Amino acid sequence: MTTRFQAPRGTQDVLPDMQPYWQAVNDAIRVVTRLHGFRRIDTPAFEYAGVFEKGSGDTTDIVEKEMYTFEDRGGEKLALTPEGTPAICRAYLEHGMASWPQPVRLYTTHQMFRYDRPQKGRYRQHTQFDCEIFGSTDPLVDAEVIAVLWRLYTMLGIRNAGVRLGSLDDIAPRRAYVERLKDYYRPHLPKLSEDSQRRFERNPLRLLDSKDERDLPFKEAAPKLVDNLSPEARAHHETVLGALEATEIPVEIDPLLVRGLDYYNRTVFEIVPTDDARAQGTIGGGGRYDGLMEILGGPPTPGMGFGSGIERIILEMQRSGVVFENEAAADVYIVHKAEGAAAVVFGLASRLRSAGVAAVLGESNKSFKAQMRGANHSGAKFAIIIGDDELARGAGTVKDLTGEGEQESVELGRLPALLAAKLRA
RNA sequence: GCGGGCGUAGCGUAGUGGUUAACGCGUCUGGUUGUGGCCCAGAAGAUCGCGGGUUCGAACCCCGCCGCUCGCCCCA
Repeated sequence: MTTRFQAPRGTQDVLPDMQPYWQAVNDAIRVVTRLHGFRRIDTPAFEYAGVFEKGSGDTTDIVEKEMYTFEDRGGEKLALTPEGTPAICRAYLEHGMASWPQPVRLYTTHQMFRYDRPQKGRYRQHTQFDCEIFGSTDPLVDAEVIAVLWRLYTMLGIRNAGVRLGSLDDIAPRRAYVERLKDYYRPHLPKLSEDSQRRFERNPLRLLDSKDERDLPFKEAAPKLVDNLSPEARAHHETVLGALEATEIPVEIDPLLVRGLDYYNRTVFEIVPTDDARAQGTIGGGGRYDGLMEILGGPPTPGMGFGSGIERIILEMQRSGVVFENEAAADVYIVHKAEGAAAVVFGLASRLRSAGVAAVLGESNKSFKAQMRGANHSGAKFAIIIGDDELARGAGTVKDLTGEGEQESVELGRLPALLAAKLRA
């Protein structure tokens, strides 16, 4: 016997009972993005691998160990999208959006693929809601992007979350800072944890993020990025903070906030649960990436955006106690058992649907009782019963399933209009 | 990629070396002639994640693999 197939590791099916959550998220995304003047863009499920190797940075974990890359039959090196921002930037350049009215506000929801070790809230295929604003260096744009995400979460009933805000300075002053940081750490290198020794080479900013006890003493005295911001970046940071503080959004400065992607400068942020310390807690995060377009071969074009995992949004909704009633499968369930009724009931069902009534047919090889059970399970408000008697009269028996089950006989031709009216009531 | 926990019908669980693996929910079918929800009865559904080993005998012990999960790395 063959082994039964399972969904591939790190992937999951979204079953009907979960769909109301997805529906709610997608609906809210449409509303929120409209309120902020964003327009939708969709990019392909895969891109030339170079888009991410260059865009995300070829020493990032995403590119080094998580990308699904493959060669197609023509020998092109492609990658399933691991991250939305570089793909959207590629589209911006490819379609000459620099000649659109600036700034350009775009959003999307997109499948992301990363070869990670799965955990709750971390999957190899997940869906991300992305917003990007191109063409503006205004710090209010940074604040707005954060506000979009916050508004979405609030609309969806997510409670107990907060914004963590940081700044990574501009690229050049940050490089200078990183050198100073490395100078500070270099003599202590052998005493650091293995992870931090790797960080020293790959991503020194992460040294300040270590939870390892061996690293803690050195963190204390290390030079902090926030204390060394360039005047321009500091002013920018303070304007963003001030703007957010003018709203109800709870903001907390996180001087150690580091994001794993190379392209960020100045503003970075995350929105995290405030009542749950789980490792995969970040619901959404992003930042400013003024240098990314140039990395991808375009003209200097500032950008600011975020990604937020819809699977994680839904987990937070559930933790916040958001529940949905299961929606009825139909308005009307047609119970039928009569010689020669097939064409009549099929035609009736069609006319009901044309009248906007969701209709499901019972199976004629089942008993009335079995079909009535089906009607009950469907959640339909009415059953239409068609047996030999009704067929002879050219009528259907309408049974109200919401109350005691009162029945009335109605001429076939009048059924669609009558039921449409009853359902509207 | 590294370390810990777990894996019994669709779901939730019981059973921890010895006859036909149990219970609840769910599903299906009945409870007289054409009728739901409650109740009652019956049925279907599990090679006890997969493979190997120990043993007279394994769901129960050992090993490997797969999957889930928690933590690390990192991220949404």
